[in-house]
Amino acid sequence: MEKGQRRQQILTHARQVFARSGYHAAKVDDIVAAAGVARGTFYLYFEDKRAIFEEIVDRLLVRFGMAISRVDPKGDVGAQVQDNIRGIVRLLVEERVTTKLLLSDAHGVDHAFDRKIQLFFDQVHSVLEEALAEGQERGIVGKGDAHLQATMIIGALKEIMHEVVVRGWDDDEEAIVAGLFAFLKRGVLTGE
Amino acid sequence: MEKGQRRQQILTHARQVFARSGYHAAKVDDIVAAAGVARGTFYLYFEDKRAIFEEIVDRLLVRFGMAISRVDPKGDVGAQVQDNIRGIVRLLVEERVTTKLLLSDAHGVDHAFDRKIQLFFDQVHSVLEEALAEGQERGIVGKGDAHLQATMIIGALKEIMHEVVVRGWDDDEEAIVAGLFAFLKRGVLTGE
DNA sequence: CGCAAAACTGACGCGCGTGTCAGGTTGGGG
DNA sequence: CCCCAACCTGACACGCGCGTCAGTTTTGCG
Repeated sequence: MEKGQRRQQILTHARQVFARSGYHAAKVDDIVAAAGVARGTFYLYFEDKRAIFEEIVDRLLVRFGMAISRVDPKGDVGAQVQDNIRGIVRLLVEERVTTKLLLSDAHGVDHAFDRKIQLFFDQVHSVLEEALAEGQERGIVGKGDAHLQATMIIGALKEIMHEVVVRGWDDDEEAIVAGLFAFLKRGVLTGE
Repeated sequence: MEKGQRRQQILTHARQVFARSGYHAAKVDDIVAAAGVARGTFYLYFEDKRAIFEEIVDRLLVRFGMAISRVDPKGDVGAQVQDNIRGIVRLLVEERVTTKLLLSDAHGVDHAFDRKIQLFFDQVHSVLEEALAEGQERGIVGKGDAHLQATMIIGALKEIMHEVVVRGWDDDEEAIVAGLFAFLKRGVLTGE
């Protein structure tokens, strides 16, 4: 078997094992058993358990990063926001197994790892906050603490992702997009 | 020293150790060192590491459960919602260390433990969803998938809690309450 | 003060998962 | 067909953290 293939094979099975058992409960023995290789082979391709987990999560972070694009306030803001939401939800459904790892297991691996995840969401947060602040100046976004707004939006998104990943829920990608967008636009309670 | 006191002493220090290192990185040795008792003493009061962690989290779950009260649609809905939010934020600030455990470390302890946490949030979710559905019938709540709405609200709340707990942020309890409430009421984007 | 019960101690043994490495297998080029 | 290099194997030794328990100290009661 070719070298890259073997590596990929181990990665793929590791992903499933991690998703099933969680990071801590997953043993290297489980991964190699799933992949059908010997213990030693694993260590020919990866430093250790942590390294392979990190690689899996890193790849996903990059993809999520690419799914998010800045909103140009000169164009149709609503459509762009919706596109962003759609892109994220698409990726999430496509990569649900890995997304579960990101949302449920990536915490508590390591202090360094925690910081990395934190950093990623911080970046997303600041992009969003900036966009909101700019939107406020232009009157597109309601007044209020942009930082708090960004936090809540990210939280709502995370929670939906979590639900999609843990329950069934992929059935209606477009409904999720619409629901999220409606929430952004009008909140929940109707005017006084 | 009296029996209940010693137990409490170990609990308190365990809480801090867990909060500092996370569940998995925290060793029983760290807890006993922090509490200033011998290893054996720990096992006189608690079954094992998992048991003490569970007790800490359980207590908090009960308190959060009590902080949430059903909204009576006949009264002033806005005020009641605000009161609920305020109660949750208060508790969160008061118990920030333990809340961090709930939000960051409670995942990945155990399959059984995961289910417990999940169950708690499911209950909160269904109370909220019911309230939203009823609100929709009365025209107090905007139309839309109540389940999705509940998910997003809980997500927003969780994320704020997480921020409060990880960063500084306690400085302005009332601002958080106001921001959250505004988000519920009007969302973020202004009308078309 | 004396003594028993209750509380505490910490060295120890055990089990588990890790990472290694000496030896085996495979495959492709000569 | 043979040989060597690349690749794979899995038994093993090691370290870590856990839970125990025989022995020590403290408490409080007669």
